[in-house]
Amino acid sequence: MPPPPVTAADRGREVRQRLLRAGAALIAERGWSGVSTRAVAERAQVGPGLVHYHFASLGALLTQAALGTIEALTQEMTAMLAAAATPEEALEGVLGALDTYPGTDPTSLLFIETYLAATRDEELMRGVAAIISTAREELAGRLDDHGVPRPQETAAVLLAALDGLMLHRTAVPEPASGAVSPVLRRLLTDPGIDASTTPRRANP
Amino acid sequence: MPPPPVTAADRGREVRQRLLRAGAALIAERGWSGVSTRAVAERAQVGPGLVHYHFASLGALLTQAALGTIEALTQEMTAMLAAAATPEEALEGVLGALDTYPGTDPTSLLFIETYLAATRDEELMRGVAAIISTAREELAGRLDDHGVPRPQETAAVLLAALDGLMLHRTAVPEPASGAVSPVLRRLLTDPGIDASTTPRRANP
DNA sequence: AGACGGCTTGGGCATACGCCCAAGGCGACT
DNA sequence: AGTCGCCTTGGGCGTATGCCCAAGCCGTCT
Repeated sequence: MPPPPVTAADRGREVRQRLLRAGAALIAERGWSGVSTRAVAERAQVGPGLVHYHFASLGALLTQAALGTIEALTQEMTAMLAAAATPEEALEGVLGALDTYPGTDPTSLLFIETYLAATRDEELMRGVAAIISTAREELAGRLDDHGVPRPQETAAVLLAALDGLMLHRTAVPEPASGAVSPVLRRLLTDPGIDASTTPRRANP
Repeated sequence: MPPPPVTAADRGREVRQRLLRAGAALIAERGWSGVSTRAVAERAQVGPGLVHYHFASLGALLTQAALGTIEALTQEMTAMLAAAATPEEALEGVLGALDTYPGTDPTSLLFIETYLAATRDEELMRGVAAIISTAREELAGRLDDHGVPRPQETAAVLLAALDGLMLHRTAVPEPASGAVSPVLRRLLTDPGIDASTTPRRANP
């Protein structure tokens, strides 16, 4: 067999990945604007000058690190939705995740930091919008399969509640831990009296 | 009548208020860690050294500015809830606010920036937790008047959805603007089949 | 009128930052 | 074996920051 040739470019790519992981971890720990080039290099165990060899700027590194992390997680969620045998099972997965989400884990903080940073960075904004829109479309499709009315708006509210709960759990403890999913599940039941505005589904 | 004596201490308090307002505005514009002492002083139209005369540190100024703004707004909300003639009217006000919330206004960004900064500042965390807990209790009380089941959890979800929608609207446009309140209103209707966990209200 | 005290100013110090650069290392091709 | 090219290093420059401080201003009280 051919011995695996570890070229310099290979090692370079590996170092590049270490830098991205270090950047993502530091965004969660210290906040987007609390990350410095030297801190990233130190955590990745490389020299301080390497950051600007692999990336045009610190902002470019953070953008790639954050978008990569967010995209991987949303794809994980949509894959879970697609793998579920029934729509009900898929939705149970989403609602169950809401109960177990700690809110103070690094991933949640990375999400929120990135949302906020995107407010002041147009390129980052486009990346975030694309990822979230895709996830929302996927979820809305599943909700429609389930027969939930207004799937688009319901998906938006569900995802917003997810991120909002992340945000709140960083500061305020839940009144009763693990008890929000029964509340949100009510969003998915058809009350049959939803005639306040123009309905998308015909009511026979 | 006695002429209003404008003492030096009065002018000092007025400047102090200007500094707090400038700090709050800059938190929303540039982010919590993007605010500098010189920027605050410039916006408040005072000398650069005045910040550390009125406040022990820049962090102390930002903490007071953010908590003051948040507390004023939540008190405004609870006052609106208390002033409503009927519980239904109060809830309509909350839900209507959801539809009109732009999400990109300075106040929304200030909220989210403060949540996030509180993650890394214990004193700020205590202040935020106290304010949000009070608002949630108030809202839960109104929900209970309305007969909504699980008022505590529902209030938590409503407030989380509010903040989450703020967060999302900064990045992703709503699929159909002004259409989330019918979805959330479904949270407040009793489906009557909520027997998945132990209910707080007896079901006769 | 003179002294006092709180308010305000602008500059200065030490530090940390982003980005750049000359020099070295090390494996892959001719 | 020699040359080349990519990767890596540590230091340096200019800038901005938080906090401090000596000096000045201006009403108030004795």
